[in-house]
Amino acid sequence: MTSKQPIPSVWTRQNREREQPALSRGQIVAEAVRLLDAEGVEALSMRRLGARLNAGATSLYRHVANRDELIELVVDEVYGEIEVPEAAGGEGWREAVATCAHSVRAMILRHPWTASVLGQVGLSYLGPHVMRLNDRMLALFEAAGFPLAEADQALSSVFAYVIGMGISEAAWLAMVARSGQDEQEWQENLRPTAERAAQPYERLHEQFVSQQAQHPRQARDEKFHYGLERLLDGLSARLARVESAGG
Amino acid sequence: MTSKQPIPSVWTRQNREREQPALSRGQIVAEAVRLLDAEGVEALSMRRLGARLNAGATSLYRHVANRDELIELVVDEVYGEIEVPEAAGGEGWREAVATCAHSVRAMILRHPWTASVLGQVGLSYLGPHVMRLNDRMLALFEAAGFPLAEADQALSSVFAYVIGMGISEAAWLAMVARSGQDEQEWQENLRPTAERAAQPYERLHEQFVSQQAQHPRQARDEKFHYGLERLLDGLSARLARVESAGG
DNA sequence: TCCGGTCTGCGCACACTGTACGCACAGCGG
DNA sequence: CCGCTGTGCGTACAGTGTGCGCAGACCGGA
Repeated sequence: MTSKQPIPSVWTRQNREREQPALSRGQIVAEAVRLLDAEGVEALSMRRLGARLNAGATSLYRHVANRDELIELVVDEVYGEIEVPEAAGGEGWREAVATCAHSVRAMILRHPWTASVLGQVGLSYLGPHVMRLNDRMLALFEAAGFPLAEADQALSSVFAYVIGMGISEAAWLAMVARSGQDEQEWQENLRPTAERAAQPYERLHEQFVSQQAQHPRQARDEKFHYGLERLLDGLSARLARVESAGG
Repeated sequence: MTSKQPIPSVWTRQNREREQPALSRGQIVAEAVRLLDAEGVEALSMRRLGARLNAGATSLYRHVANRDELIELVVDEVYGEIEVPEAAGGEGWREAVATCAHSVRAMILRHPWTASVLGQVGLSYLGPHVMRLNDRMLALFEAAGFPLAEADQALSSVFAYVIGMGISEAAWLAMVARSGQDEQEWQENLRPTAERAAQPYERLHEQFVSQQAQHPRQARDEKFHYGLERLLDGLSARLARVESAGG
């Protein structure tokens, strides 16, 4: 009992130097990303995050308005990892866009929790990293020959595709991670259940079975690549039409 | 105090007939959807849901393993609202896929909370409604002339695009809803902030400004349509190549 | 008519969450 | 030396998911 309440005397008060160089917004966000990467989104609580920074939960609120704001910051932070090649005129645009798309996907797979969080954060596009990313992508499409307004639509289409695919992959990978197993092991364990569920549907069942032959990771890669190529084909065809019409 | 603890006597115990026809899984899921539609995802708690059903929170656990399972059920439920046209051979496939894509988007906009929830639910594709949807879409692509394995890739691409776009729209709409304003009012209120944030980026700023002229809803519709058409163009071109090669 | 068993709802309790509030202390300019 | 401002934290509160075990409802058989 006596140990519970600190004795209010100057002598009992230890003059604790802060060995951590104090708290800062950047530090908090960085540690949050590390926590999310390590333990997933359900493990991110203000108390746990505080503990990791040798701080109390409520201390964080000096640097971050609330949990939602922290999440916005964290999202913008990982958006900063995405690389966009410099805008190069001519035919280079397609490869550049593809590079960027793969970079976004790689980011999502590095931080699978983004998937569960992207839908919750409104206005993510106002973050500085997101704005920078959008601006550079816009430049890419403009340099390719798209008018500005259409460049915006093209950009959104590519991101929508990449994020949609990324979310589905990330949800799968999060589940694999929770199982503690290898991706392939997990798929094999799931096999009887999935096959039974697909039983009523002939085509679906056949597709399930034939897909088992492939390594799941390779299947994911190919699927992502396939759709991206189709979308780029469509954009490319459209560009040809716009340019021949415009002059 | 005495009113707090019930007196353990036969006489005090009221013989309450259940006017609600008891609890059932379907009822719980349906009410959860209604609650989510009305108050958003953060309002879904077991206690609130129970209260809406004239039941205690823990009663729900007789019919649903836990909250995560409830969410899986809810997601599959709304997937059931999506309509897929019957597979028709020939050129009809493109229109049919587009119809289905628009139907998915409409569902997401009807239930914007799906966006925040889709990333959290692994294995959503094992739900009966999802399986049915996938099977019918697979049929559509196969009838169009895609080999089964490629039909699966095509289907995933379209869904990825639609879901990615839908999530971004839903996040925006959820924010609008929280503001209690009209979509257009909200956009105008946001305008100074957004413009200031875009200031450092010339192209982005120009794009922001010129987009303000349009009604936001119309802009969203056009954006969705644009990307979908590009993707379908790409798939269509690919189909022509496959068919001319295969025979 | 009664009996036993199974199914369903619920009160309670526990550990945990986000966060408002206000105190205690550090570092500062005067 | 005094105050002021900025930072960390202890406490507290309302609310969360959910495990546990009791109580009553219902049902097939004697």
